[in-house]
Amino acid sequence: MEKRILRAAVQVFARKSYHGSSIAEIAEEAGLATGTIYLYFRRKEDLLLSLFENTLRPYLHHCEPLIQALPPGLPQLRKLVELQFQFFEQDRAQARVFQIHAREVNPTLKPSISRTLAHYHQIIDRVVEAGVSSGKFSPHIDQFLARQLVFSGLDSLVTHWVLADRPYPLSRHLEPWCAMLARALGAESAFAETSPSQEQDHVG
Amino acid sequence: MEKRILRAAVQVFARKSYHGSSIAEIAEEAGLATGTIYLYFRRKEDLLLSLFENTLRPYLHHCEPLIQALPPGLPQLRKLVELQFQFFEQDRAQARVFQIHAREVNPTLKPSISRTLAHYHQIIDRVVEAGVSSGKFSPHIDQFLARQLVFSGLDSLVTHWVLADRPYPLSRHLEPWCAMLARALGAESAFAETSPSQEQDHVG
Amino acid sequence: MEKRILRAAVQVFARKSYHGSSIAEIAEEAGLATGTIYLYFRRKEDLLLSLFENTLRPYLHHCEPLIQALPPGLPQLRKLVELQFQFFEQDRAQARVFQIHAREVNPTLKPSISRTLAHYHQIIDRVVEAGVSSGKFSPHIDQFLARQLVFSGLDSLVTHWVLADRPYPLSRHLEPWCAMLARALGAESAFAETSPSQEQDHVG
Amino acid sequence: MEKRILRAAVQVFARKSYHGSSIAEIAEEAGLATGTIYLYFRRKEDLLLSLFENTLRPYLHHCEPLIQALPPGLPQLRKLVELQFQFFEQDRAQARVFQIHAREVNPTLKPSISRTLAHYHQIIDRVVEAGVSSGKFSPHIDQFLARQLVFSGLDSLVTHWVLADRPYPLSRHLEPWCAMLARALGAESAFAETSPSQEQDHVG
DNA sequence: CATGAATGAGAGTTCATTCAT
DNA sequence: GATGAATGAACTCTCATTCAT
Repeated sequence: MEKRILRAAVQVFARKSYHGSSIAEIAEEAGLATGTIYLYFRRKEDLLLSLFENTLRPYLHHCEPLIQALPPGLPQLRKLVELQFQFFEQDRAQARVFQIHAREVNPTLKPSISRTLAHYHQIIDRVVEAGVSSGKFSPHIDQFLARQLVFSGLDSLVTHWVLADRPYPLSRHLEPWCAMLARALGAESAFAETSPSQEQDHVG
Repeated sequence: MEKRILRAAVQVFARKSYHGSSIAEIAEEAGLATGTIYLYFRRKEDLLLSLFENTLRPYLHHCEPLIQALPPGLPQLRKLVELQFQFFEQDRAQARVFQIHAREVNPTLKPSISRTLAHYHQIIDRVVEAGVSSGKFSPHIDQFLARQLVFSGLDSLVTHWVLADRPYPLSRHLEPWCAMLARALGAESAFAETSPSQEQDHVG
Repeated sequence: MEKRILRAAVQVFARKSYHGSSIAEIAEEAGLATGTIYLYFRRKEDLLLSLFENTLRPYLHHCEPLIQALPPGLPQLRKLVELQFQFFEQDRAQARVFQIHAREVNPTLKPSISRTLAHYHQIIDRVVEAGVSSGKFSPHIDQFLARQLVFSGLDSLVTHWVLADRPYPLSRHLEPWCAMLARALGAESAFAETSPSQEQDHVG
Repeated sequence: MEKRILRAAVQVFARKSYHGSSIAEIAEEAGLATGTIYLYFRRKEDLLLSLFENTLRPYLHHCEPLIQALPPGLPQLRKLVELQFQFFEQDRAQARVFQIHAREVNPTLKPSISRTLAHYHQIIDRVVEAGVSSGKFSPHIDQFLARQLVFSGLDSLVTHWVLADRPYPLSRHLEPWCAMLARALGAESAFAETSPSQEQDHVG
């Protein structure tokens, strides 16, 4: 039931934004009565919060081992990007909510969201650390800056895709984007490593 | 008078978010009566729009020549980052509004905001293009991806700073961040070029 | 519930005029919360419109056959006047609203009111036409002028009664008024029919 | 100056109704500042009141002798109607205000309007009385009803004309309307007296 | 469990009116 | 006299939330 309500909420938020949506609309979308929403969620804000708890958090738990299973460096990085692209691509409405409308929310509930975010940061951090320890990435890179770069870059690509008039395959960006990130992180011969078909080695 | 109202709006928006603020609060912050706000701004939304028009746009016009005046490649890139850091650092409340609360806004007024954003994108594009033409950046980089990387990275650094409990000097990140960007863009010996004081050359 | 709200609206409009009344007052008169009004009426204007739709229109439908059932000429005319007197006399507050305050209303909703009015005009027209066809009224009278005379005369009598400090029986005017109208319409021997004493035997 | 303001008020009220107009609009129409209106009129309502005092009252004083100068009965009645048609026809915007928008006004200021109205009623009464005394009208007619008939009929004709999409000459109605009124008032051979071209005698 | 009518606080906005210039 | 910026009360309307059924 919670799932059903959250699915409805995602649809409505995606269409009309968080502040532009009313509980009544979400109830209607879910085929329920207004009051029923309140049997499962104490406040409107909780709908957003639960999206993070119920959707993003499981996704992150699902990601972690898949990434760790690969060799450090570019392979892990590529998996990270690939998984995120897949996750958002599978539900554009949900992606809209995460990328756009979850940000409308009162700062008071940011902490709850932050917890999930922190987990994501952790995953990125591990990829970076593993890359550095294994000598694949430069030892001089700043942990914090690397994380911001990886996270915000992905974030902005997804946001761009979500706002595009006509959806396009996010995966189109996978290889060149990973190559750029890898170079930023000081991966040796990042150009060589990536897509031979598209990019020639030219670094030297 | 408009300035006075906008300054008040920035303070209130920064504290309580756009949707969490009322015109009455903004008026009080400005030391005016509620109705007075409406002598200068037709709707609440116009307050946000005007921030973009009156603050961000002039800033962009101010930036452009300063950047263009420098040699292409890292110098231009560094100036771009430096100016943005300075711009936001000078008014943290305003930065909060731009980075957090301006995103709460009704999609109907996105177009107006987009225009300003497009200008910013253009500035980044020119820096990248000039770097590529002059051989400082790799000719294989994707224009669009490069722009997203530069833009979103800056964006996220500023957002992080804005949300930090205790402000810290953004400029602390200037050199290492530019180095990372430069490498991502395929700058030759990016490590060498950058800050000998902070980073040693080690790429090879 | 709608009835309850409309009854309250009539009372308040009658006391303080349409523009002088607030939704809050109407809600209080109805013993409801402000917001409840909006569950049944989308806008304040709709209260007035509904009065026409729900009160005047049914009344007209009720009138029509009663009038048509009588012989043409004075009997039909008298019935028309009598019914209208009765209709308004039964609720003076409602009469006030129809006669005085419904006219305060935004021209944009005039069309809706006009429809009801047009129906009333039609009823009058039929009485006049029937009177003419049957030879009871003069064939030379102008259809439009006759209608205006009948309608506006009734209207003004009701308005006068509604504004009077102390209500008096409208029916007092029934016979002499009908006699005047009949003469205006060229009814033969209208004088003979009416009031030497006040109302005596009258042809047949 | 008062005239100038009142002229502007008439234009604006006619366009947007009393409650739909703001003092600022009237000031703009008059080419004055908002505050200036208040040098000449204490409250918005006074604009409407003054229209009655400054326009309708002088008109009535002007009418009275012109009517009295004629022989009693139909000639006076015809003059009364003719003058009213002329008065309204000369300024349709003003007519709109008198016929439509002056009625939007708070009942509290009705008394002031009533005084002017009472004068008008008096003029009608004298025409009727003179007609009766001189034997032109029936001695059985009710003074009050006769006044209502004459007044409301004129009122409705003017209102109809004022609301018409395309103005037409009100004078078109002069003769047939007077004939109808005369018959209503019991004028002998009212049909014969009136417009031979349009109406034949047939009453007997 | 589910409903949905009812609530009522609170928002944005308008505008008659004032008054320092 | 004339101005028009400033005021602030008052209004309509929305909607998260409750609770009797």
